[in-house]
Amino acid sequence: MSKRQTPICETCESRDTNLFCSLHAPELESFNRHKTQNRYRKGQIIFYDGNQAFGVFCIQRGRVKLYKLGPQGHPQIVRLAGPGNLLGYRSLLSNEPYHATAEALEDCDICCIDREAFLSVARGNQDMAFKLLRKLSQELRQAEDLATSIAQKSARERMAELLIHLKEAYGRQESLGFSIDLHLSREEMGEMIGITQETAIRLLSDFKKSKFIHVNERQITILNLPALLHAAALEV
Amino acid sequence: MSKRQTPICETCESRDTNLFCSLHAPELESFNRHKTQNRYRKGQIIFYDGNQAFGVFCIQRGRVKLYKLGPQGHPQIVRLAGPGNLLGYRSLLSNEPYHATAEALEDCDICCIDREAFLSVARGNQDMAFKLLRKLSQELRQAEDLATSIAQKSARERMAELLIHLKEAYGRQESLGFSIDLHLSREEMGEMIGITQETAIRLLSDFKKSKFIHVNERQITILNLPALLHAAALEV
DNA sequence: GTCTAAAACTGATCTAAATCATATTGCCGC
DNA sequence: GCGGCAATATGATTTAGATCAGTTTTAGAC
Repeated sequence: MSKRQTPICETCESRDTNLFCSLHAPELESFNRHKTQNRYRKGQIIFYDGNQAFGVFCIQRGRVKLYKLGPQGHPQIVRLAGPGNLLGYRSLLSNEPYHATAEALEDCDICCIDREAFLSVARGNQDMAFKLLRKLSQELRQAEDLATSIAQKSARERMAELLIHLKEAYGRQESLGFSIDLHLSREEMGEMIGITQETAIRLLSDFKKSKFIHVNERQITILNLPALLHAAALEV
Repeated sequence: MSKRQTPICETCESRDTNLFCSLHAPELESFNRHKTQNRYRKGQIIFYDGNQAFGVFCIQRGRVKLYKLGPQGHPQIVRLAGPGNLLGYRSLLSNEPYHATAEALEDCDICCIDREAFLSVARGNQDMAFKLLRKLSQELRQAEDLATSIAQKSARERMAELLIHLKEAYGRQESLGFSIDLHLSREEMGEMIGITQETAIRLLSDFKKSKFIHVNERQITILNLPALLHAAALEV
């Protein structure tokens, strides 16, 4: 976590894609005055589950996993986040501690905007409040879908579904198919859908054998999307 | 679903406990002009998953379960709601169809406030927008906790956890212990935590045998809360 | 009251996936 | 280069909980 020169929000590349896109000069200026930017190396922790929330994090570069630990200390990944996404705003809004641990999946540049600066802008900007509401609503639906999926689908169905979700978020069209531009470990994939590392490995090599996907190390390419959709019980 | 005389929001008993408590006369007056009230019998559907959202529902009396159907048509209960709670506001905010089906667990009186009336009040009232944000944040945390629980805990642990949650929401202190003032079927309890009806029955009779709970029909009384907390892996 | 249907209960069997145990492979530091 | 460690891979075994099958109890309609 090393300090570097702090960039300004007005020219931040990620601004267009995030919730701050509708903010105006004075509000962005306030953020500039009340933020710090840090670089996090792969594997470093941005904040811990249970800690008091001191600010909202805005990801400029790199991707992050959010997870909470189960009763035996086994991680459950609840969300992935990347450039333009905000982290920790829920805890500020509901005045609770952080509800998950955020860890860098890659080297990241992340700004932290002070609690009060963020809240006062949110309070004064109806448009941003509505954007937050919409974002939260979507995340809630996704979380409920995940719970339903884990409760009702088989490990195989969930793995197929995960690959489809990863393709939707990080897929890049290629000659062979859609290559997934995020290199998770088999264990992390398991932690997203509630299966063990061994089962995740077996399912991936099974899909590979069936030519649904191509796997080279952690680089996964989807070759047969309809087959995966079918395996995920998303299409009949 | 039978019409009856429409009550006015200003004197609604449930108002103090819900998100509308900070609204003022003109806003409540707008709700009065743009709402209908209906009575739903036990088992009747208030709205269906996937349908276009036409308004927000405010529960005056009775309790409701919200569920979505899994790939084999098996229901997963994602939330319970009662007097003072709002239903369907998320879909209005995110401009999506209803994300779940709402069904009356008991006879209910429920008001439906028109889409536009609700949205225009929400847009003009910063305080209510913040209350909504806080509520959504909490629901999101709960949904993520449920997913983690289903992914990582055993059926027994989840059943114990469910009883504790029901006690927190609907428990009434009695001489014997805490009686749960909501009479779910074994099947519904299973649908909340992702287990079959048979497993739910076996676990309840197991807890009963261990004297953790007392069961009379659908009336459950918690006799030994520490033992349940321990069984839920919430306390060591 | 009887009749019927749904809910609750119990036992036997089956199976998906966890767990346990080992290789094998690839990668980073030196 | 080599050594060590983590990730990947694969096989054998176990088990929690689903599924299947049946009985008993309760609740509601008439």
